Amino acid sequence: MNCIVHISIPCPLHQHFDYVSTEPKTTWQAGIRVKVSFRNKEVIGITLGASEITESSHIEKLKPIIEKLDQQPLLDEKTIKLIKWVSQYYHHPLGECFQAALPKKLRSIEAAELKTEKSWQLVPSAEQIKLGSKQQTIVDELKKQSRSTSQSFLRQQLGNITPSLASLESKGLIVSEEKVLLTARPTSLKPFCEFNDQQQAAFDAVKEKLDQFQPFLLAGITGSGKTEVYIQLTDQVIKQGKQALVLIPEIGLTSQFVERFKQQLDATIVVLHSGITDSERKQAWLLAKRGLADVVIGTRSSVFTPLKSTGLIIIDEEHDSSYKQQDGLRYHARNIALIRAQRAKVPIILGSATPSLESLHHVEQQRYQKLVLDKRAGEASLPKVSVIDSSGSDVEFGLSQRLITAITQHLEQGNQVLLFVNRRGYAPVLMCHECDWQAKCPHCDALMVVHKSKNGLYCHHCGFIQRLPNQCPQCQTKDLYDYGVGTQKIEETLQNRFSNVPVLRIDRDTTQGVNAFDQLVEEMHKAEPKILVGTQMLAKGHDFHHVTLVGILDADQGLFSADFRATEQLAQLVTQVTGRAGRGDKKGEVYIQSQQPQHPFWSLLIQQGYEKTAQKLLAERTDMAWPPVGALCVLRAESQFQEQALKLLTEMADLFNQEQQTEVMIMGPVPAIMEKRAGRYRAQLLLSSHHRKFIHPLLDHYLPIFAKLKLAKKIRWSVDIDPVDLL
DNA sequence: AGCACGCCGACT
DNA sequence: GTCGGCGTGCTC
Repeated sequence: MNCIVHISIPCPLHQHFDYVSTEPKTTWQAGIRVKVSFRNKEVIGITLGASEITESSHIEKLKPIIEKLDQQPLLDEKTIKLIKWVSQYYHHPLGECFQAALPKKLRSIEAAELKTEKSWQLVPSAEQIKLGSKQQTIVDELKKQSRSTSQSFLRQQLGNITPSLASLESKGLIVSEEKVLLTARPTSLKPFCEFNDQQQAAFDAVKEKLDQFQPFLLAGITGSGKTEVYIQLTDQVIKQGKQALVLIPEIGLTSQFVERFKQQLDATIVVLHSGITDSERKQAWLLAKRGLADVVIGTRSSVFTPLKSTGLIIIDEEHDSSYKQQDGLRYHARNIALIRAQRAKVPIILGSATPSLESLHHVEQQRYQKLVLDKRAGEASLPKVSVIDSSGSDVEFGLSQRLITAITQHLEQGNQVLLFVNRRGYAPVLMCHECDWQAKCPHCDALMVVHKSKNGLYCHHCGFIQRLPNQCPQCQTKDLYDYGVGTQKIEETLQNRFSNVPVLRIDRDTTQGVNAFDQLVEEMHKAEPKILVGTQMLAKGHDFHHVTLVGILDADQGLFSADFRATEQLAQLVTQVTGRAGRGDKKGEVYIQSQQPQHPFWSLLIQQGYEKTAQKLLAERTDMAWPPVGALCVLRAESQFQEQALKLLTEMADLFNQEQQTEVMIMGPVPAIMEKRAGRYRAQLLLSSHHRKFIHPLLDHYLPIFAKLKLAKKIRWSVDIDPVDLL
């Protein structure tokens, strides 16, 4: 009973491939992993379905399937359907979409089996006999447990007990079984703290719609108790026997958030983020798929995790740009999560203190229901925000006198200070006094950054490193000086100035070690005066309770950036940071240093707040038909040769323009803002339309034609649907 | 994407 | 006479 099996192969082609099988068609459901030969190499593919052999099928061309790796489909129908949708929407090859959706360990021939552990329980009918003390403690411990208890837990509690267990087993007092390895449950739960009115209202609104699709925007300021609402709703879902999927941004420390779920829910919670091993990821994925995990908490790629019975989807910090993958399959997890919720007919909560313009737009369009939490727990008041003119002469090493005075005061009061600097390193420019030479990266259109502690020049775009020269390579004089400030220089300046106060620095350079980040955060939890200097990575999700002063040193970059989302992101950053200053009884202060303190953006944001600012930005986007009102797509190309990328995109633009395009504007091609990066010249072609429905058919028609272009086969190019930045 | 096949220059 | 350049085309 031979048949033809349709298989998706991980390769960049927009098609599937057919193989023959000796098994009947009915055994080939979709979602089974198979080992097949593909251009004489063994690869793992995923079945899409099977059909009978007909006369028209070119069976002589088909190879046999080498091995069937799953007896039951690894991916269920819903997940396959979702991945097919992703492939179509993002115009990305299906085989590569499957790769993105599977944990690494399940992309290989490894069996899709859950890890088990040995567990012990008492034999109820066994008679009491006199036992040695060790054996008696084991029996006593097992008496305390209602279910069977894992050997690793017993060992953790009682030390080396393997021989005693064997002895007890031979006496017929205890028996063992292999149980699926689950994540630990809490031994005691933290009590539920009462909701305030707003939390209760938000909770009730979602609870009422737990059996239908409804997106909610949970607009809750920092400290308003969003997480508590998530947890109690998740609890409701678990009580219905369903699972919750919780997405979180990619940040150094997810543990604060995860711990709160673990401490308050008597549930099996699995976590998927960059810090876990491949084996743990596989186990978590399988537990979710089998319905053995009640809650899945994870970063972007977790949006693909199959669930047995979806009850609720939550996206925390929904405005965060780490939900958008920036290479390969350029998907947006928020977008995919919405599709999942819609198909599963469950509510989805998008939570943020600074909602994206996308979500605010959907609220305006009445597609999302908005829930507001604007009261801070403990009645803490919001900090006072001031903009300082940093264009004057009283600025030394990037710090204005007013800010230094404020730092001094806050430290004297025994409080902590948090300073944001946009740049890592010591100084972003190294120049020669004599000949105006500047240190540039040979591979990028960028300046090399001085890292004084490493005695080197670093390129932050490609990672190129050079020794710090002690004379000018151009005119050989020794009159080199650095210009501008980075986190290292601020750290050094502050340490000199406040020599009796510890200065900590948090950026990519100081958080390399395994626990480095956690240790620095730990340090800040001690209630002693301290200064913390860091990049944006500090702004996300960390609560430093003793910080009363926050300074933003170079906020202007967001005001004059070429990117259309820069102002939105600046407003989000400033608002998020503002939420970090002052908690409890201590009132906070925020100082923003700007070369343009009179810019209307500042007065709008500070006096009217984030939402009013967002509304104004949204109105500007509406006028321009930019997202979220209109839709964008970017075609990018990069090549070692300057002309090539631009030439390919020009060919593509010409093909578009052979026909009159009425609904889609073809803009460009233009070189990228930083044209050369890591030795490659980059260019982009922008498609813009007032509605996304016009872009997709255009791409469906033209992309296969583009793929046939000679140049397209030689140089790297990609499609980015709904780009988050145009840089 | 890779990797083979294929058709023209500089070498033992 | 051969080794190897990377242009072209295919992958069930």
